[in-house]
Amino acid sequence: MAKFYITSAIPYVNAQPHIGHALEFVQADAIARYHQVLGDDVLYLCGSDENAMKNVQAAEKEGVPIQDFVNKNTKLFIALAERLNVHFGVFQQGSDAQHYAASQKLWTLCKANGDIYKKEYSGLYCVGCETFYTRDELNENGECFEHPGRKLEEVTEENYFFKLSAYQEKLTELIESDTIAIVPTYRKNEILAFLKRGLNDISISRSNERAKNWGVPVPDDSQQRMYVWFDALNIYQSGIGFGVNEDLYKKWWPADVQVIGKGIIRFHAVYWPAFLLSAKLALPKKLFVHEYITVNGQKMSKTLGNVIDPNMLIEKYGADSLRYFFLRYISPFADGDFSENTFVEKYNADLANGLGNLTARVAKLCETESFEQLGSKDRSSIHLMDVAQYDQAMRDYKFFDALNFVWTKIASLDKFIGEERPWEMAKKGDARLKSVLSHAVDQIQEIAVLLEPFMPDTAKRIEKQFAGPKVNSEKPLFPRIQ
RNA sequence: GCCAGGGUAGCUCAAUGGUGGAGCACCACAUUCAUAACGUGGCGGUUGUGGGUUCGAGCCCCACCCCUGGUACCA
Repeated sequence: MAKFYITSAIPYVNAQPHIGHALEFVQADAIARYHQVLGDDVLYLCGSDENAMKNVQAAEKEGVPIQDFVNKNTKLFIALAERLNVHFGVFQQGSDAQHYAASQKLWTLCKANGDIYKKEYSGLYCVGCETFYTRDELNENGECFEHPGRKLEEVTEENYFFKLSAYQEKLTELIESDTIAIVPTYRKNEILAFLKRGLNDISISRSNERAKNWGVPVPDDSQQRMYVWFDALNIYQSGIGFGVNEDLYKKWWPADVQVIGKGIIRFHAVYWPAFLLSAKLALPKKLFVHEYITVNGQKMSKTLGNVIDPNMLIEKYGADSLRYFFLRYISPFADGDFSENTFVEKYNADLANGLGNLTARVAKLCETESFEQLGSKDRSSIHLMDVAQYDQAMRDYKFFDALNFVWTKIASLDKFIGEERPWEMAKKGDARLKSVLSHAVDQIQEIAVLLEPFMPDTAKRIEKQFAGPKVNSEKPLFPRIQ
């Protein structure tokens, strides 16, 4: 049994999860569940980046201790995943002791390799925000947007730096050769172009003062804390026991695929493998970069007030419906739009009229005719199906193609029933009735297995209903929405 | 500005240089086992704009317009 270790990005928990987080969770979960169906030993890890200054600032605003603040928000992310039927094998918080130990180990290894050194860093510091800004993050007057009218100070601080520049060639080679595969190709090209322009060393620490004593302490220097990306990326390792439980770590690392949004590709495709190379650790095999979701054609933003709470959608329409819409109609390879109108339209067309109606249709026919299915299919029968197209789609993360394949099966079964007219066979006592129903039940069982990665609850319900020998009619899976 | 991806039916997307397709929505017909569901047919496009190459361009070349992302020591 092959192991399969998948991660999704570590969100900042300075605010509630939105629909974009839900999308990424669902994509990663579908991949994880697909590998489960294939029989792999699967682990899906997610975690929370809790050491960022944004968390500290948000906590101060609410007047809550930082740890309480991140704990509260982290729970919201975990709760959302649960409601989405997304199964995290591990959820690693960035503020816990295991993560601290693991990150200090990573630091020590990089330092031993000679890649960490001290250097003076000076930048524009906003006293109001208590953070550094670069020129292009400021308004036309060179002031930050939060505190217009207040001049920024040129502050100099001694920090630790990582020799990212030393890894330019090696990274180019690894990415070009797909040793670290980046999907899709245009993202790979983007990173190669970035590498070509040359790498500078990066700051990986800040003073306790500036960090407000929050974050992972730098080993052997009580005055500095790690700067977020260095430790945040390491959540992928700390959650599986790096530096703490070596057997567990050896079992899972390296990641087979890391799922991220396009906005953080550089950290994952350049910084992260560089840290690992420095520490002489194995590299992730693949990076799957998805695009973003817009709402009614507009970018999500608090100012526009169009942030959609996925919890509301789940409550209203069910988790599997939302998972279905995300995976079939939001392409991972292009920005996709979410609107509740379209969602309801697809729900009715595909789930109520398609999948839901078909299962009700066949179940009722079986019930009325007291049909008994002999030799029920089990999960292993998926290997006997003609699903090459589906498999290829899943390997390419083309969830929409895989679902198209399933819905083609649904349509052809509907057509088959319409042509055979089993309800007439029953009246005439036609002996072919049994074989027609048997075929229909077989097909529905196959469809259920194919749906497991996408709609786990629904798949289970269908599998149970059609397990046989007797098949009974049940409540509609997806009641039509008027 | 520069780099990359995209612009095809009302919507979401397909189309090795060879008669521009599918699903949804809409309309009609047929049907009744099923959630007013299913099936059949129809409506629907100067492929962002203007040039060029070619026997032939959605696809290749040039120019321009629009959308998205990146342009780093920033989460």
